[in-house]
Amino acid sequence: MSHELPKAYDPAGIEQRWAEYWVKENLFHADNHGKDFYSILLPPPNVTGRLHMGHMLNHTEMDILARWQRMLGRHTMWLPGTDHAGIATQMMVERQLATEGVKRQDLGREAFIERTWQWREQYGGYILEQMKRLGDSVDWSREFFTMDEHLSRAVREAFVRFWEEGLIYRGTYIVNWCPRCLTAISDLEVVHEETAGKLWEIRYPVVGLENEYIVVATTRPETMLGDTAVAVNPRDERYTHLHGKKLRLPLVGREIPLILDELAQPEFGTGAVKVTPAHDPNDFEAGKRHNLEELVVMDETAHMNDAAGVYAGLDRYAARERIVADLEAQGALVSVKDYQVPLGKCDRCKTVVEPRISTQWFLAVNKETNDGRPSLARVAQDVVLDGRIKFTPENYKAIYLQWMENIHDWCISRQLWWGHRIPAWHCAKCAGITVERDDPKTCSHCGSTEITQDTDVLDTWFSSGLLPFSALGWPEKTPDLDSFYPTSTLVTGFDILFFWVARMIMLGCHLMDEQKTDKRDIVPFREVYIHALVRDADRQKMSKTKGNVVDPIGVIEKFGTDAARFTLAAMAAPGTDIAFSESRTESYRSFANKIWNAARFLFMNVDRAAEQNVWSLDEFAAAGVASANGLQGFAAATLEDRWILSRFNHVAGEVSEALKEYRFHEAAHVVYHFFWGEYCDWYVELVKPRLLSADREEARAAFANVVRIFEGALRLLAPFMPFITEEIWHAVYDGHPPLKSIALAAFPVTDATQLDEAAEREMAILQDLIVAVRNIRAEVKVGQKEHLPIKIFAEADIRAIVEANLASIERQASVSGLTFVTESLAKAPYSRSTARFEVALVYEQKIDVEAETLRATKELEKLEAEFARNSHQLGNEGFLAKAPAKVVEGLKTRRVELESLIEKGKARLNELGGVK
RNA sequence: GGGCGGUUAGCUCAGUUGGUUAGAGCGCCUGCCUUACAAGCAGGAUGUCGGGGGUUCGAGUCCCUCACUGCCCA
Repeated sequence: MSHELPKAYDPAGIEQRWAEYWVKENLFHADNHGKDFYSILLPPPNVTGRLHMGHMLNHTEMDILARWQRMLGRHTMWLPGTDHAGIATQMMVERQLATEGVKRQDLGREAFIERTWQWREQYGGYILEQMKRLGDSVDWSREFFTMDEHLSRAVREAFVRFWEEGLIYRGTYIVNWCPRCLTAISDLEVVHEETAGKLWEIRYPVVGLENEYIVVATTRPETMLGDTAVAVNPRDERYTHLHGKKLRLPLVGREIPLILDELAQPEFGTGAVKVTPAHDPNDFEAGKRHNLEELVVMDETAHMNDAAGVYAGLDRYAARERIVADLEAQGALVSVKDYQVPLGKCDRCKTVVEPRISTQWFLAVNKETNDGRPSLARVAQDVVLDGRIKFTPENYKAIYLQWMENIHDWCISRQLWWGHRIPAWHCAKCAGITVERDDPKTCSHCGSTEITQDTDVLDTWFSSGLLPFSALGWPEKTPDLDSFYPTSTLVTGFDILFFWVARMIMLGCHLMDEQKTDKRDIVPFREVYIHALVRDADRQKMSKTKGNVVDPIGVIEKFGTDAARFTLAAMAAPGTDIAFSESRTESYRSFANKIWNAARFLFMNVDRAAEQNVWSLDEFAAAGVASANGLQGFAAATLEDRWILSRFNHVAGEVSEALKEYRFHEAAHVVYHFFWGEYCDWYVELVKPRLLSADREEARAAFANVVRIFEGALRLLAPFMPFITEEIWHAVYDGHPPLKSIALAAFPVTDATQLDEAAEREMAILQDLIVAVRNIRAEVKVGQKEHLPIKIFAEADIRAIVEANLASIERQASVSGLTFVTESLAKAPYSRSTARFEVALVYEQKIDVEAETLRATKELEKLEAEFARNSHQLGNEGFLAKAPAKVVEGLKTRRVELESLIEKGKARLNELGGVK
C-alpha cells in the first residue's frame, strides 16, 4: 500500500488481492504438532448451496473466533468442506436431466451417479469460492467432501460397527414417505403446517343391528379403503353396548372390528376413530397393539393401488373427491366441516408426505450395545448434563435434553442413488444379510454367491454426523485426530440442532470412546454456540416466496466485506435474531472509511516527518514484532498518552472477555468505540500539535506513540475486519512487515502495569471541561474559528489538571485565554457548573434569557428529581443497613454534589430572572 | 395440546450475578467544507423499560398474572 491513499476507502480495490494472498500463502494451514490447539469444524454447506445471509453470519462468527484464537497464539485449525446432500443434489441433477428430456431411470444407477459427480465437479465448488470472498481463514489444505474416499470408508466403518453392536437393524415400519422424491425421510425432514382442510363425518353401520351405526370423523377419507378397525375408548360409555361388535365399511363392504383403544379420545368429536394401520403412524401403533391387518391401498407415488378396487389408479386427492361423492350418494356422509389440518410436508420439495409402510434401516438410539455399552442417547445426554459439552445460549441445553429424552430410532436409509450405499448384501438363497467392511463375495450365512447389495443409500446426516472425526482421518489414528479432536467450538444455527448437532454428539461420543482414554475428550466439540437467525430489516424471515432475501454478495459489493462482517458481528447478540439493515451496514462502511482516513492522516504526517528527517517508519519497524502484552515501547509523556495507553489495555481485555462468551456484539462495539470515539476523536486530535512540534524530540516521541497505538488498534480490529486491517498494517511497516500477515501477529492482551485509573479520571475532567465550553459556544452560535477567553473556578487539584493541559483546552475548545477566578461562576452568563469546576465564556453579546432559562430549568428539574430519589434512599434505614457500603458511599458523595449543583442552578435561575 | 422466547428512544436492538444518573447505531434538530475523513466534525433533543400485582432497603433485571407477539415439538 502506497502512502498516497485515495480520500475514500474503496474495499473492492483491496479485498480481492488479500483474499487471494491468504490462500496462495497457505496462511491458515495448521500444524498438528505441539500443543494448545483450537479447532472448528465448518458446518459443511451443501454442494448445491449458494451463500446466504445465515452463512455470512455463521462464517463471520467462526472467522472472528478463529482469527482471534490464532492471534492469541494457539494452533488454530478451521476445517472446511462440503456435504454431498443426497436429496438436494439428486434433485438438481434430475432437473438438469429433465431439460434434456431424460429421467434418471433411463440412465441407470451407474450412469446417473457418474453424471452427478460431473455436476459436482462443475458446480459444487461455487460456495467455497464465495467463502474466500468472506475472508474465511480456513485451512484449505484439509478441505473435505463427504463422499471423498476416506470419508466414505469412515461411513462404512461406522455402519459395520453399529451393525456388529446390534444398534443397526432393518425392519418394516411406517415411515414418512415423500411421493415425489420416492424415498423415506426422517421425522426431522418433515415440516408441519396447519392448512385449511375439511373434517368429514362418516357413518359406519354396525353388523347385525338395524339402524345402529358409529360415526367416525376423518380428514383423509380416501384412507378409509384401508381401514381395518374402528376404535373407541374403553371408558366411553356411549359405546359400551357395542363392544365386541363388527362394523361394515361403507363403499367396500368389508367387516371390521370395533376395538377398544386409548387412541380414541372421548372428548374429540364422536369419540370414535377409523383405524388405518398402513396409512397413519398412530393407527399403525394401534394396529400393532390389536394385531390388525395392515392393508396398503396406495402405491409409492401416492396413487390408489389394486387393493382400492374401483378407485385404483387415482391420485390420492382425486380418490378423495370420488370417495366423498360416493359416500354422499349412499347416504353415509353425515357432515362436512371446515377444519385446520396439520399437514406434514417434505422439507426438500414441499410435497405432502404420505405415511407408508416399508422396509427401512434404523439406528437404535435407546438401546444398549450387544456388549453392554450404554445407548447413544444416554451418553449424548450425559455429556451435556455433566458439562463436557457447554451450550451458549444456555437455554439450548434444555431444548436439546428434552429432545434427546424423547428421541425415536433414526431411519437412516434413503431410496436414492446419490449417497453412501448401504454396505449390506442380501442373499437370494437364505435371505440372510451380510454386512462387511470389504465387499463380500459370498453370503456370510450360507456361503451362496447369489448376493446383491442393498439398493438404499444412507441419510446424508449419517455421514455428516461423523465429520468431527471422520474429516480428521478416523478410523485411522491420525495426528490430526489426536490434536484437533475434540474440536473446540461448534458454531451453528438452531435449525440443525437436532439434525446435526445432536447426531454428532451421539455418533462422536460412541465411536471416539475407544480412542480417548480421558472420557472428557470423547465429545465432538466442547462448546456449541447457537447463533441467531438473520431476518430482513422489518424482522421478517427471509424467504424466496416473500422476495425479501438479501444476497450477501450484493451487500459485499455495495459496502465491502469488512463492513458486512462488522455489521453482523455488531448485531450478533447471543439469542437474538438479527434484523439486517443496510443503514447499519452503511454506518460500518463509514467506520472502515474512518480507519482508512486515520491511516491517511498518519501517513501524510509520517511522510512529512521523514522528509524533514524527524522520524520515519523504519524506526518503528526496527522494533520488530509487537508483543501481545499491552503496548511495549509506548512512552507516556502527557495526560492523553497515559489515558490512551490505559484505555487500550482496558479495551484489549474487554474484547477477549466478550469473545470468550460469544458476545460478538459487545466485542465489536468496544473496538468500534475505542477506535472512533477515543483514539480518533480525542487522542489524535490532542496529539496533532505535537506531531508538528518544532521540538524534534517531542515530535519524535509523539510519532512513535501515535503509530504504535494505531498498530495495536489494527490488531484489535483484525479479527473483525481482516481486509482493511491487513492492507493498512502492511503499510505501517512500509511494505516490510515482520510477519506475512496481521493474522499471524499477536492479539493484544492487557498489561496491568499499563492501566492508569488516575489518567482516566483526569482525562474525563478534561473532556468534561472541553465539552462544556463547546456546549456554551454552540448555544451562542460562535463559529469554531472565533476564539474566546474563558474563566474557570475550581479547586487546586482541578486547576493543576487544567494548567497542565492548557494548550489542549485552547485548541480543542477554541479558547483564546484562560483565567482562574476565586469566586463562583454559577451565576455568570454563558457558564456551566459541574461538581468539579465552573466555567464561563467571556462573551460580550446579550444573552438569550428565554432559551437559557429553559435550559437551566430543565437541568435543575433533573437534578432535583435525582436528589429526591437520592434522599429517599439515604433516608431509608433498611437501605443504610443492608446495601453494600460502596453503594451507600457512592450515593452520599453524589448527594453532596447534587446539593451544590442544585444551589448553583437556583442561583443561576435567579440571576436570569433578574436580568429579565 | 406441550415447551421456549420476546415486548426498553421514531426505527432496529444492547443492558452479564438485583445497586448510584437505562445505552448504541440509524433517524431527527442546530451550527460547521476546521488541509485525515461531509461515508466527516461539533453540539442537542427523545424513554411511566407492554399492563397490573408481589418479593426486597432497592426491580428494566426475580416471582405471579393479564395482554399482544414469535418460534419449536406433537
